[in-house]
Amino acid sequence: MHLQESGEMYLETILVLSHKKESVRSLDIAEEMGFSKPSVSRAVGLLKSGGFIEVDPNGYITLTKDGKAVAEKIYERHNVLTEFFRKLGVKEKTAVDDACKIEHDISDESFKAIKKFVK
Amino acid sequence: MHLQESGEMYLETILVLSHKKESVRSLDIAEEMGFSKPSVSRAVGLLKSGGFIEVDPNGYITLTKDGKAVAEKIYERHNVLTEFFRKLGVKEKTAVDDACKIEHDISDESFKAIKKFVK
DNA sequence: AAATTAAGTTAGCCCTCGCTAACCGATAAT
DNA sequence: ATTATCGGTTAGCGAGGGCTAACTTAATTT
Repeated sequence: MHLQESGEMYLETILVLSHKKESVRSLDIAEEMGFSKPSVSRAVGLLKSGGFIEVDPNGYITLTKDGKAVAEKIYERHNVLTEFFRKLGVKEKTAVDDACKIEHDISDESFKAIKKFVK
Repeated sequence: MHLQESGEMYLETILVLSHKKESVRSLDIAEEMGFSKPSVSRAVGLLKSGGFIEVDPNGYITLTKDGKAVAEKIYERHNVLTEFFRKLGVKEKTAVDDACKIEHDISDESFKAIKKFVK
């Protein structure tokens, strides 16, 4: 099942939140991303039926193996790309914003090349 | 008036086609981009009412000053980003494809930094 | 003159992914 | 025992931007 940029952002956010909090619910995601509850509710439903997350009866959300793989991939891209822009002298906020945009678009091949360059 | 990625792609395509042919019609755009005639027809209508292109009574399309500015900006990004990926050792097709994706997303600041790096 | 082809438009569908309004059910507070 | 509040869902809208089918109109063929 192929994920849209939107789905990737949700998974990445869940990963980041799970580092900051012991539990992650839909509402946490909504706050973090600045989206409405219904938007998150639908996205969570889709990610769940896609097998990327699990939602327990209390509404606590965890990443499945698949979901975690996607989230970690995007998160790594986010960090490496941000570092890349920093290295080029781009100011912090722009570096993060741009990393966040292109982290979903770039091919594995180009990403690896940038990663190599950063190191 | 703010343009979506889609609008930018149309303008860039019109610029590229105008380098290859003496005249550009909707159908040329449709062939070049692999879109249907109605899709192009609508896009052309929007770009026209946005003041980015002009369409003469024979259906020949030209970029306005505004449209040309956008097209040339994106086209430059396309070339610089492609060159950037090439320099990192990415294979030609991937370089072009990735350039094409991120040319619309990246900030001016980051683009300038990459451009400087490429030179 | 009649028929075909070419270019463009109209109508209307589909998917993605935001949104608000309104509702439900389970705690929590008075 | 009511009433709030919290978390989540349902229903339905809107914008963006693809698509097909079918039509118009003008230019070519035959």
